[in-house]
Amino acid sequence: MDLLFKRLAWGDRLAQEERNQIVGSVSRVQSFGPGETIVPADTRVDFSSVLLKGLSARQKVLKGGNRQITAFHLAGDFCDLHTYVLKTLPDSVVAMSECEVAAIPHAQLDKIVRDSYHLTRLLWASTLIDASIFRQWVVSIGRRSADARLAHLFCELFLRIRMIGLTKDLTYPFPATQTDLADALGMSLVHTNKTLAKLRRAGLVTFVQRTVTIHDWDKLQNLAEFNPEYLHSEVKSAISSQAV
Amino acid sequence: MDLLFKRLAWGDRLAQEERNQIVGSVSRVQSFGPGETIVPADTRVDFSSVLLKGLSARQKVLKGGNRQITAFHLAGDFCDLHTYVLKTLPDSVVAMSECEVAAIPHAQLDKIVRDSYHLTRLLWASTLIDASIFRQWVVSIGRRSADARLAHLFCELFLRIRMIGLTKDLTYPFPATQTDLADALGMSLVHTNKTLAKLRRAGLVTFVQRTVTIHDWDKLQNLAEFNPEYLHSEVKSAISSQAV
DNA sequence: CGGTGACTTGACCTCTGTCAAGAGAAGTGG
DNA sequence: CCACTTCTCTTGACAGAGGTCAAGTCACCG
Repeated sequence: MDLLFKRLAWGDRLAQEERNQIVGSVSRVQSFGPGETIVPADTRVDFSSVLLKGLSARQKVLKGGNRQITAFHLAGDFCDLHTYVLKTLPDSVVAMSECEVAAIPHAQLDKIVRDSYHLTRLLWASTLIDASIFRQWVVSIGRRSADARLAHLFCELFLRIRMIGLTKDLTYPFPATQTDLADALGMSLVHTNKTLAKLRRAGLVTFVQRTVTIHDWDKLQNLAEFNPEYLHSEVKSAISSQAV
Repeated sequence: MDLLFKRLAWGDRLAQEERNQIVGSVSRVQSFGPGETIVPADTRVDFSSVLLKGLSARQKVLKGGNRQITAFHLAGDFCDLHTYVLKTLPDSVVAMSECEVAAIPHAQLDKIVRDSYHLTRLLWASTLIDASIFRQWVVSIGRRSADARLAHLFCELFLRIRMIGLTKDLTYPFPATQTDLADALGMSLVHTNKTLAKLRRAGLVTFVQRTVTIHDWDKLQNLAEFNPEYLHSEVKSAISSQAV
């Protein structure tokens, strides 16, 4: 739950009272294995899910069987806060790794929103940051080359995972397969694999055994034209100092 | 302003009082010509803009000069409501056509949010619907073929423009160039042009003189695998009846 | 009437997708 | 403990969708 607070607080501090209010709202905690659906598409739900542990993704499958992942959720992220407002979500949330998920009933969220201007703003902000990431993905998929696309995602994940304190130097866990990666980047598995090999040979980054290691942050960032602004994390300072 | 209400209300009715509160918040109305920047990127602003008339787009330009449009804003849409919460936006908003834009100071929005639970929810919802559209674009750009991508966008625009009452049968104004279209779809101008010709020859849709005419809604929707769910418009009923 | 911006079209090329096959690693059941 | 399946990753060969270049046509406008 601390991770949720870390993400939500977003620079700010959360009062103990506010934390309690959120913790008290959780109706249950559930586990999901890799591949299991956490929130099905097009189904009315009356609670929203917070990922406490693991990696999940939002995805959409087309008729031809093509899959597109539209977002990755890290520990501390709301998977589907928007269902609180919109009631259904048109894509489904699936677990990539072993996941632990807390459910917060919409009725509870409603109470929070009615009571606390501050928390409302923070919740709203978290959905807006998500949206900002979506737009960045549109840019990546629409206009970046395969290498830059991969590089960009690795940069983004590094910062997001660092925010929740799960990086170790320039290494971080990313429990997804190359197939997942391909489906997130709008590329084929084969080409993803070859591009990965290229980045590895170039000494920029490696992704093996569900772990990403960045070997040259500056080059990677440069290739990706990565500008962390869109993540709206106040913690974005001093990346390269840590990177060196 | 009525268009804003139509979009915001979203099924619901807005009380006269609520309308007044919004109208009273507008600090000024400004005009922009095609190509002019309405909201610059990475700049702190203290007001949000509502498009009253015209078409605008949110875009990002990469170093190589490649441009990616991440969203189209129609009359009645907030262009940058998220700056109210996040303060800056990492991409810029530019006018595609002659545009009229109302500015609402963040201080006023703040007042609205503090006072009205109902309006807060509606404002929040509007940003979430935007996000839903972004995700759909990710899917389109990532996994749909060129024809399906174009078809999908034309379907989306048809519904969105119909919501604000600017369609006439299956025809609607879309004051953008093929270059804009290409940059929104993550395709090259040339290929967009050829794909457009293909759809025209197939009798699905034409886009000439800034006007889109759908000739065969069912085929178009089918090609696009278009499911209007993601627009979260309660007005989505009975499309094909009008389409026939 | 020259100039500019939008749209077309053809030729050519390359990035990326598809198909296929194989190598490890890991788990399963006899 | 060892076949056997399954999943993931890897590589090569080939094909095709879509990008790039180039040139030409309109329409509009000062």
